[in-house]
Amino acid sequence: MVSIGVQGGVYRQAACLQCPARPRMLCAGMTNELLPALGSIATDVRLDKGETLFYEGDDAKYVYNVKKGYVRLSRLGVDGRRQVMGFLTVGDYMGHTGKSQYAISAEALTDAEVCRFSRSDLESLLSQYPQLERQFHHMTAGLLDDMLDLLFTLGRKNAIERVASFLDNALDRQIQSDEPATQIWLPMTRADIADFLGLTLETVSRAFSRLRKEGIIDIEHAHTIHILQRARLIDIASGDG
Amino acid sequence: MVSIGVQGGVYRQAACLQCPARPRMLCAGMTNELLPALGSIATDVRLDKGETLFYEGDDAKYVYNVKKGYVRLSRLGVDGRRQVMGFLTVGDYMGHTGKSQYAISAEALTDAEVCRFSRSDLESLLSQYPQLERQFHHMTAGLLDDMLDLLFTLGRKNAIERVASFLDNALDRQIQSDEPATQIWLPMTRADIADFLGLTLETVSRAFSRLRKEGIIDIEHAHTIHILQRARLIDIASGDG
DNA sequence: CGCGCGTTTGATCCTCCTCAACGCTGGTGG
DNA sequence: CCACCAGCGTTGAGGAGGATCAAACGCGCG
Repeated sequence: MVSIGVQGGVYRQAACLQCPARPRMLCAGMTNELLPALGSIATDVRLDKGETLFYEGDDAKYVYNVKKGYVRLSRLGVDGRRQVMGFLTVGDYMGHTGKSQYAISAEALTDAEVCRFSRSDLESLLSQYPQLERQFHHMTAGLLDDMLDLLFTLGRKNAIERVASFLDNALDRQIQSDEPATQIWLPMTRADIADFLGLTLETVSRAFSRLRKEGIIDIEHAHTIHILQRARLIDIASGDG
Repeated sequence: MVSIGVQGGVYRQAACLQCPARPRMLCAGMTNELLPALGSIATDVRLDKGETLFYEGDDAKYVYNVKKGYVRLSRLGVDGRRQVMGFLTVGDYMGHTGKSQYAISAEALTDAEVCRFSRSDLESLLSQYPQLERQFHHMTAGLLDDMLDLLFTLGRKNAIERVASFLDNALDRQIQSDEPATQIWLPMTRADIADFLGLTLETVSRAFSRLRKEGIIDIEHAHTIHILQRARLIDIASGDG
């Protein structure tokens, strides 16, 4: 059963000390004093696959950190066109905006757990703990850097380069979290990837096939990819292919 | 004569109290106490048209606020492909990144004046004045929102929609600064616009011509555009055209 | 005046989109 | 337990939108 919106999910008081994602969260590096303060305003929310955490246009009351699973951020155009803004996983953060409504929607790609902070609660903490605003700001700046990369990809790369960039990026994040590996798991569909890269799902599928035929990747299942020749993948991604 | 790099330009101590751009700057809303502190670490830099303020890859030592004129932010790919990330003007802010090197280059489109803050100087102020980090963070979040709009445009709009979006946006910013108007001045070339919108200069030029033929805009000179039918422009920009 | 840069317009080409068919897989119900 | 079905992925054929190549024009400037 899938519940809809912020009303959905299972709630419980956050247990920060046991949080496996802490080193990469909003609460990263927080002192013994600040951590409980943060914990007291945090709520764990559990999401079923397919469940929407918030919709574009909703009042932006909360910010979130992903603790487990995958979340997709996207925006919908009037005629149904969709642009996926990112795929989030452990440690990633979302919901922040300069406006009072969310500019994007967030939906769980897999069963997921997120840590929810009310923005008004957070505000009051910010004035007490400048360090927190620091961390907050730092994460926002990191997001901005990521968006610049994506902007270049969407504006100036062709289909095969976009897909190669996507795979290389996915591998990077995999490596950062787990031990170095050549295998990536993609919880999203080809349509999701297409809407992320500004392509159609057919074009994405063809790009995967082409990379496979050229021996650069191996497609174990549609969602499990092995990178066989990372150097060539990077070359293609950067336009040297 | 055009000087190159951060070495270029004419320097002088910032005169914050007389700064015409203050309401929209990093120093917006700063108290009487904080403003002099900020002023003491600020330097005015004057730029000739075409002069580069910083290059992608340079150590990110400063952040900047534009006080006058126009600045173009862009990134260059290995084979010369260029993606323009934005066109900045009075009050806009740049140079901020989560990394230690700039992710983009900044070049003056017109003669310009910017207000320069050393990041290390800023850091020390931040710990004294949390309000400053606040404002800083707020501007970064605003940038992020803008990037999401651009991402949708690059990922999911066709040529005419992109150009219409661009013009509508330019008009919006014009209106926000001056009195409501229907005329926009575009200091950048068609190639700049193309590299911003992920198109070629020819396609941009054709889109302008088509909008003119349909009576939606009037092209006084290549860089002076009149918006004759804003409603239709917005419709086209959002895909209802 | 002539030159160079930026813009416009035209002709052709090619990448990616669209439409369509088919296969695979996992879930559901008979 | 198996048949069926829906959703997702792959592959193919054809077409459209934008890129590329090319030429001419206008304008500012030396």
